Amino acid sequence: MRKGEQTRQQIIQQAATLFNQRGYTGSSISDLMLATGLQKGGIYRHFESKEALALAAFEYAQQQVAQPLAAAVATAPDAVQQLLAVVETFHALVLQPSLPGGCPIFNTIVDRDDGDPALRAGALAALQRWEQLIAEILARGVQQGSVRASADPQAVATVLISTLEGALLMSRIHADDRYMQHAVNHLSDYIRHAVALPPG
Amino acid sequence: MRKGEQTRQQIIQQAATLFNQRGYTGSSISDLMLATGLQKGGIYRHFESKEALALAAFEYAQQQVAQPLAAAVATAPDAVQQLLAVVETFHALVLQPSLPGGCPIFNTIVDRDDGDPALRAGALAALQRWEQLIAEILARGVQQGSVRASADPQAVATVLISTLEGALLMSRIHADDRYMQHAVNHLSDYIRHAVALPPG
Amino acid sequence: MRKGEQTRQQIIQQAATLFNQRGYTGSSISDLMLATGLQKGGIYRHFESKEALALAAFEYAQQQVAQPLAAAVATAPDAVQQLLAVVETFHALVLQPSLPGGCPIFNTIVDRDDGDPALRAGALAALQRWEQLIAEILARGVQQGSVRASADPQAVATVLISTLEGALLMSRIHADDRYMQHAVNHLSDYIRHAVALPPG
Amino acid sequence: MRKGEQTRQQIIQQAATLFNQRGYTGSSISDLMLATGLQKGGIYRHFESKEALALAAFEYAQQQVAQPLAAAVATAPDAVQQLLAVVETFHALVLQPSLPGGCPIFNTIVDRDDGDPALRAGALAALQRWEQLIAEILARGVQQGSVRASADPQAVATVLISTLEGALLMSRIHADDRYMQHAVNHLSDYIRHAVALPPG
DNA sequence: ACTAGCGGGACGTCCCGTTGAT
DNA sequence: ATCAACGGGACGTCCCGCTAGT
Repeated sequence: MRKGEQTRQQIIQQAATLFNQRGYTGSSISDLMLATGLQKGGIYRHFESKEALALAAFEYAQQQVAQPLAAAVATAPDAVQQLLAVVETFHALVLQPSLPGGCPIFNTIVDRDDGDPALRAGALAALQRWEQLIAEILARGVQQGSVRASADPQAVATVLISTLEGALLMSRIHADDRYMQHAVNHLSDYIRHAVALPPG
Repeated sequence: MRKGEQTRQQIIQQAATLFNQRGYTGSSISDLMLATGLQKGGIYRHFESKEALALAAFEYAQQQVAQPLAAAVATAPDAVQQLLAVVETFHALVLQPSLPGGCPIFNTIVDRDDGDPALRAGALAALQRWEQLIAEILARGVQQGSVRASADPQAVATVLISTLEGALLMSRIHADDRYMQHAVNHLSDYIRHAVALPPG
Repeated sequence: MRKGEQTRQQIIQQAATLFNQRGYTGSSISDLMLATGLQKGGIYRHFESKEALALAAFEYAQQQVAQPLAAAVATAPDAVQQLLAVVETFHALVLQPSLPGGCPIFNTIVDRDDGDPALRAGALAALQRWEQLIAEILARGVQQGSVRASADPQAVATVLISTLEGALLMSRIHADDRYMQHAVNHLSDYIRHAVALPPG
Repeated sequence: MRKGEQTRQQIIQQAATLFNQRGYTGSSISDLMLATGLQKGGIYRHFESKEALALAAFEYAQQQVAQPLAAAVATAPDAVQQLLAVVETFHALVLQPSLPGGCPIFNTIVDRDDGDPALRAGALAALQRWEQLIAEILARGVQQGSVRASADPQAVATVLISTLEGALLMSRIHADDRYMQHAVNHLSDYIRHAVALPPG
């Protein structure tokens, strides 16, 4: 890897953390200078604007969540296990975050001072990929006979994602993981009893 | 009511909307000057700082959600109906918001750039009041025999609140109420089958 | 004189001094409170606005100049003596001002932050009265044979007034009366040799 | 020329016009923001205070008068022509002002609200340079035999300057150039008959 | 990549002219 | 006539995102 490319990656990582913790408006280039040890000019050599940097940082941040999720899904043996894996992996990510500050997707959604449609679009796309992941699991599950045919993919995705994300925020403000645990328990029940096809 | 007090209230209302839509950092006093038609002097007479104003605005904003919820609960005949009323009233508030920009409590929680512990404390307190409301409903329900004694108040509160709030955000970014509807349906089922005591 | 009327006159006098020294914008009601020993409310009882007060103060101030001038003219035996009296009286007024701060008419003219057409109109009117005074002296002088018929009243008024006022400003910034003396000497010559009809 | 220096010059020019028309107190930074198209930060980068800006603006403004005067003097062949040039150039400057609002020197002198000794000192210095210019012309004229040895430089300077400035103010309030014309005519006579040495 | 410089615009303080209750 | 309160708008500081010279 070229020297410059390395620097670029370091900037992105620091920026991802910064933006995820303080938001776009709340993070200044000066903060990033401090975090990276670079000067302004050194940063602007790699990104033409703060917005471009934020976009790159978001892409990176979003992968920190999406990749473990996809990996876990790939490993699980069947659809129900895959759904459970999604829930548990998300919980694990929260407990040991590779990226402090919560879920970058929802953080970006709720970053209300927007002004940046590109970022919002990125967040929406990432969310949709997540919904799609769940929908595909369900489709395969129906095909394989492990998931009820009546399960509405959008409904299931909504329940899983919204409960996880809502609980993450509750745990964050309370600084108490129990809220996440309640969500995980609930969703496990939900998956097993309302999504999975009862055996026999 | 004194003239100044009236002005103060108008400022608070406009500020609540502004902050709820753009966040603390994303809202400037200039924006508020525009929204209220006042000049800086007219605003700073009533609030000693932007932070103090944000605090007052949050209190107001949070009541815009808490009050309808409490009112709906007061009206419902029994515990199960009360829980359902919480869910449906929240949905109704989202559909016809008295305060644009989503739920002020979660917006404030997630406003990561803050640096304002007072605001976060306020948000936490408001969230706890909501959790308490649900816990009290459950307690009464258990007493009256309409709610399972095994229902963990914290768990139920987590499921209700996190799902509603998560779905609200999903509906917002998608600009599509269906996500909220899925959440409402799910929670209705949940309340009726997992919280309510089966008759007989 | 009623008590209130007395107070009103005192306010006007203090205001005239203040405005003449610091200008309309440069004088605040607070300054006037200090000068009069009254409270704001006490002042506003007598004048509906700062502008109205300024108008009254200017009328008063302008009379402090116009009256001595008119009196001196009334006393002088003939036109030439009257013109000389105008010059000398003005000089005397500068040396022992009843109103500190220079000539209120020109001060008001040059108070460039205007905003107040009424004040400018008042200043213009006062100036025109002065020009008129000189024109009438000349007319009488021509009639009586002591003034050249060729003397253009507007030209003479311009020379007298502009030189006096210009020299007043020069003396003020230099804090040195000699500039006024030069003007007086020059105008005396001018009156005697260019305006007066040579004897015989 | 550096970018910032260019900006600085533009600010000075706009400020000179503004201050000359409305005075120091009557001109706000907001006005200047509008006139320059810059924001506060852009202005205050170049001047540490409104007062410092006013000083720079006055220096610029005063040169707009002094330079044409000096240039005209440099061109004229002898002392009498030089004095006439001073008078006529001043008149021309009034008719086609490069700087609206009248003579900056006298405007500043009479800006009574000042509170700024530096500005008054600048105005006094500019006035003294003008007096000096006239004194030097006279001295050369005496040497060359075109000017009466009896002509008192201070007296001549007083007559010329005070009449011109007084008439300028009269013309301004009347919005009528005739007052300036009378002054010019008078001063031409004065120069030719009272200052110049009669031929032979 | 460093550094100084640029212009934008936020926040906040102060005081002004004016009003109204007493 | 007093005095507190009101809303306006001035000035000034700070730091931000960005540029340009080296």
